[in-house]
Amino acid sequence: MLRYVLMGLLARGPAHGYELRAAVADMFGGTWDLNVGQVYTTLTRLERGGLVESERVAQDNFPDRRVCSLTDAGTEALLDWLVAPVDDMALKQDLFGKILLHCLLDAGDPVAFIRRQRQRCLEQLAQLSALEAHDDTEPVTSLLLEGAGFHVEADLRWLDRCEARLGELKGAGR
Amino acid sequence: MLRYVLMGLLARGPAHGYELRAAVADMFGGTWDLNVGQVYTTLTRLERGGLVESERVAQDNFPDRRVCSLTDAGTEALLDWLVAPVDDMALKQDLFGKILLHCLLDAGDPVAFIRRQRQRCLEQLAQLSALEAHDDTEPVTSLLLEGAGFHVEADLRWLDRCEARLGELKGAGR
DNA sequence: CACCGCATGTAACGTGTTACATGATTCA
DNA sequence: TGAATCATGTAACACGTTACATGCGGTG
Repeated sequence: MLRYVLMGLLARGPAHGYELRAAVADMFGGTWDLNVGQVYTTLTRLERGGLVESERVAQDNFPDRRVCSLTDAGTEALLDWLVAPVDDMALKQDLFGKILLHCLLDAGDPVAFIRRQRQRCLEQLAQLSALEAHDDTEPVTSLLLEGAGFHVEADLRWLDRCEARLGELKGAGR
Repeated sequence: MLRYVLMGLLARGPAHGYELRAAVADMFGGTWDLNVGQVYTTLTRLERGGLVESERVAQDNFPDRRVCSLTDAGTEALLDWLVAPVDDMALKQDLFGKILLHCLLDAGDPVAFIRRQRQRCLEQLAQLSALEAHDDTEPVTSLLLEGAGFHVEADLRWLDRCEARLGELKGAGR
């Protein structure tokens, strides 16, 4: 994923790692806590694969920059990725796994877990609203936050279903 | 994630890799296409970490089995994981990234992408219904499928918003 | 005979992620 | 003086994922 985000940002023009990190933070409204080191590792790997090339640029009073740009192969790979619809229902999410195991194991207290998780979801919604309320939130970013909100709401509705279902199962003698 | 699923299954009693693979497939209603090899690699890694221990058991007419069981440390790690609410709004999903880049870049055709993706989502919903209709679907699994459905529906609603928003942005002179 | 099911595993690679090291400048 | 910003990078590990190798037994 990060590969493509970086390639996408480079498609707007050459940039160096430090700059890209800021661009990513910006694009994701600060919700992606990205370690700078990871940008460099990813960039290096992309360069190794011939998707990105770089050039050192000296500066006065500041360290050299390594300015990266997309190669033709990189552009092609990016467009291929962009065009292809996402085909992954994300069934391997932690939340799913946790609930399933809670049900299968009867270890711990499933209902208590659901309550805690619901609480967390509400906090997440509040967090998202707070982020959206910032003045400097670009329209694209607010779109993202909205999408995240939809997912959290889906989780909330699902948690309700889970709790109801647990009741049914227990009621049915199990 | 797989670590914990395997540990969870082992919490029900000792088992060997091949068996665990089937149990995972069962638990996820066949939606997790898990390579057997991965089970063994994960199991090995768990053993290295002292969370799982194994014992070879000979069989007539069949290869030896390596029967694994959870250690005390493993049980503890599992419970810790199970109890903790999930705190990850999954903003790094491919779908989000793709839409954001489509908007930022004006490369390709965002609207066409949205249409394709919507189509794919509808297919996914159909797939989920089909799985849910199976006779041998356990209640827990159908719960999972329902959850996945909620997420896909959230995606669909979000795609609508994205398309509308794109219209607004273009209309406003961009 | 060919294939499937049973059952194990390893080598290899891709990606995420962090902790750490370096060194200059600017500002309080 | 100490901290923050600018800017680079590496070593190391965890995890996902696949392709491949092995070998027996039963079924068509």
